[in-house]
Amino acid sequence: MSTAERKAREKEALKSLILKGAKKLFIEKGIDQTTIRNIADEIDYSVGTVYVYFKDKNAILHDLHSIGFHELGGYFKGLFAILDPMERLKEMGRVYIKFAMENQEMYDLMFNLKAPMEFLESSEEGGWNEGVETFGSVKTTVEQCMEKGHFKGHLAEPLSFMIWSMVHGMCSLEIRQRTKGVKFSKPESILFDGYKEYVKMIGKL
Amino acid sequence: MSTAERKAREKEALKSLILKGAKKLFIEKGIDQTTIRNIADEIDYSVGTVYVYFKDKNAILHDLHSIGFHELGGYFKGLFAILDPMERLKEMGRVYIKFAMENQEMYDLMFNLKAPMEFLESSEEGGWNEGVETFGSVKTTVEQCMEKGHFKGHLAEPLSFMIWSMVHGMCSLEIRQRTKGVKFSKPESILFDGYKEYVKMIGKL
DNA sequence: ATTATTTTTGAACGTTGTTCATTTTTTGAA
DNA sequence: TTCAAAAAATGAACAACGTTCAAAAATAAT
Repeated sequence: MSTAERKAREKEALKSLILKGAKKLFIEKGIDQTTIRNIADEIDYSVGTVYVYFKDKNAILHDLHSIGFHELGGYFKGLFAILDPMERLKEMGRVYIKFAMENQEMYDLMFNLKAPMEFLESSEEGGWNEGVETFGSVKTTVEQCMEKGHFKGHLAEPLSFMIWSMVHGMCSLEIRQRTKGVKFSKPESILFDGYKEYVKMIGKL
Repeated sequence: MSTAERKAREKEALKSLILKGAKKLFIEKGIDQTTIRNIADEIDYSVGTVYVYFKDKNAILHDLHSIGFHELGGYFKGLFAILDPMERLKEMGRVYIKFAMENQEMYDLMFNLKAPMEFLESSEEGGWNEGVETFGSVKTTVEQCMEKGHFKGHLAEPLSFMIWSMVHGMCSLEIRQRTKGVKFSKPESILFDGYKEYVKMIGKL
């Protein structure tokens, strides 16, 4: 291997190390309680070094948001082995909620925080590919449901958006503490009870 | 009137002035681009004065979040003049979305930002009364729908939560720029098209 | 008029994201 | 091995933030 190649690999390795440290701290103490100095300390490098590898904090948040989508992809893997699109749509909701609950800070980064979108605006990347792809898998499944005779009278794209909204809405309210506020009869299982309603709902459409 | 009474009134007036200035700046340039110094400048007082009237920034954000709920109440006023609960539920969704789109920063404060909930935790207030009350009006309407024979097989509370989640989800995705990312066929009307699906959906339940 | 109380002030503190001249390390030809 | 050039890492310094508090100014009470 050439020296240049090795250097390039080392650069990538350090970039990954920074992201790994950042993710660890994000999960441990929350995203807005984590500073660049914290991240630098965590991996035994100086603040300056972090800025050699990332333009600014938004760049770190964006890269981590992409990693989040990759992890969501892991949860979604196997979903298309379910051939019945209706069953797949139900399972997709369950898995989405599971991901959100098991990765709350990452979910927040992916779907709530402004930083990753601000990064996109200030860069020449095409667009929000991660979001496009994820929404695409919902939309495809909805279209297959319609081909099988479900969702009569509905339009695939806006309906897919509403299904996404419904599941995202409950995860978002939970993560942003709005469910704790509203005193539910069974607060400990409101997400699961909500999911059961979701299953009934799409079954009726 | 006594001097004490007048002073108490003046204190309230200045508190309102601070909130008014804060709200203006929030709407003009966004919540996280607004600093305490900005607010103080806006109303021609010093930073120190702001801290005499508010414990910290969270306290301002919480009070403004309460004002937001009062404004949402204005949008909701008249909703219970619609006697048919099904029609009322549909209209409730429309009005909720209208409020969210016309008051994006306030909506963000009410349902997305952590600050108002953090303030609640660090104070001895009972709970999130604003949220409880708003959710209550959805739940009441859903229960009335069920009394009229709709939503068979559903549970009122989790179903209400899902309906709230659905409408909140779309507003939240829009406000947090996640709809711009996903390239919809008709991006300019995705919220309205989504609302039409919402109407169809609850009509089928 | 004088004193006591209340209200307002803004300099100062610790922390944040960010920059960049300087130092340290690594490289490859002599 | 030696050493100048290139690359990588550093951390002091900056501006701006939320927050505090001793001092000053304004008002009320005697």
